Amino acid sequence: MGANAGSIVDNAGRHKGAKAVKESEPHKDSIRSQNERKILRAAELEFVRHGYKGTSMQAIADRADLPKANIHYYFKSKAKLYSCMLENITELWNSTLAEISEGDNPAQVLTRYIRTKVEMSMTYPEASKIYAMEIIQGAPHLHDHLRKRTRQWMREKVRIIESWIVQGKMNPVDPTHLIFLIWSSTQHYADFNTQVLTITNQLEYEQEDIDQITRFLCEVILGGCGLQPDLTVLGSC
Amino acid sequence: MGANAGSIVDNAGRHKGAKAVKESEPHKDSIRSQNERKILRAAELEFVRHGYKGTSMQAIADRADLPKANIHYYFKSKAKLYSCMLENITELWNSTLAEISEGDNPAQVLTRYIRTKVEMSMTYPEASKIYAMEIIQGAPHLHDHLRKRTRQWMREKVRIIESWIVQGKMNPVDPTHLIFLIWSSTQHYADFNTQVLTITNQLEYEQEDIDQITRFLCEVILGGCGLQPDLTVLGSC
DNA sequence: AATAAACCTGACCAGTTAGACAAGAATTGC
DNA sequence: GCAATTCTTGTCTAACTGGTCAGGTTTATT
Repeated sequence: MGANAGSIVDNAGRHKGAKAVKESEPHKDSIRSQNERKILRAAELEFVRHGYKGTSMQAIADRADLPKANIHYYFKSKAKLYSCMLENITELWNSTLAEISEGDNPAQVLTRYIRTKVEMSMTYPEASKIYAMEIIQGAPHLHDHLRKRTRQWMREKVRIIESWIVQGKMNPVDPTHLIFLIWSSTQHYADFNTQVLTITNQLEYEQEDIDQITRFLCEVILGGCGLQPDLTVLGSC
Repeated sequence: MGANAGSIVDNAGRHKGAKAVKESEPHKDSIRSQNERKILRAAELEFVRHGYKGTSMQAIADRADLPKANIHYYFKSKAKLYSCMLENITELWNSTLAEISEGDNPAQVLTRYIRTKVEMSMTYPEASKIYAMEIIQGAPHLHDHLRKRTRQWMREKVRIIESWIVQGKMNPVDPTHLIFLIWSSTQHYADFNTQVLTITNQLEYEQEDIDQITRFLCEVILGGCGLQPDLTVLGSC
């Protein structure tokens, strides 16, 4: 991923020699970006339900309410469309992590992190699901990302959590697996929403559920680290 | 699912009018059951990596080292083969839960349950992955199973955990979400094994990892419930 | 108004794949 | 040994789908 992630979407299907749109001002309501957003959203919904191969360009076109050839006009190929969609999602997904430092209060940071992840998982589950399917299938498109960015990110966070432990701010639990635990337990409510909703006999999540689950996870996970959830963060739910 | 789950596999491709095999003795080494097992295993590995539509019968045939027409002989269609495989996996997956009762010791039961799930997830991740993909895609084949069996199973377990809480054996945490937490955190090591291994820079899990992760999850989750992991169960790792 | 760029779209093509089928080979039961 | 049954397999087909393309319309620019 280069310095300008937006460029992946912009100019995707432009004719050779065409003047490039000013990249500094992505023109959020231009025909191009409007249609691209419509297509990407349609693609998410289709890919999530039927997988890569199981989704036809025609199905995406139908859902986006555009003729199929039009999809190919904006995104050269199915593979490109998929990559682009995945890139968007990965970016969104990685943006959930706040900057943290050794001086921070673990309870507050972890409470806020869990809350954010639960909120995102429950309000916009498609992102988590597509990411999950990609990893389950062996991460063919994300191997590099995992090896470089994600591993690096993990190293930083682990270092800081270790410093919290050394400072006696929390129990000595394995930081890597603590993060895995937060990821898995929060994303579960996105990836397995069908199962959760069916078992609890609900049609969809409500704000109340988000609050309750956040509180539950904070209690148990922080409790397991010898911490008390930060009530000021939880209270704002 | 009827009284005899094995019947789904047996007699799958038998010609009409053919005498059925004695169901009481499935003839584990007959040509039929031998080939069926080979095909089902090949199907798992292919379906996990490429999804339902992305997997061709030819690919399954190649992996099973049989001609394609042979796959159709044993399993009438791709859809039947997939259903059959899913059925097997669901059964295996549901068998992990021990019978529990109100008189049991929560620490011991939960420790053992976590250990079993971690072990299965790490030694045979395909089952968890296929189940996960099915749920992520909206559980088209498992909706009934979830609505009836899984929900019922959950009700029973919740009742027992609630009784433990009333007896003061553990902290008052929401039993439903406690079970979701155990499912998500343990299955994570199967479904996301690519991510976990890449981040931790390993090629595959070792026995040591299984032990360490089991210990970690028991500590945090049981700790969050106000319990101490059962060392006699953990010790046997 | 005129020119160019961007956008739209129906029709078409080539590759892939699930499944059918028929004819033959091996096995079993008597 | 001889049926009956089970198993094997090469070949064919109908359906689907990703992608191309030529010719059209609309929009922006000067």
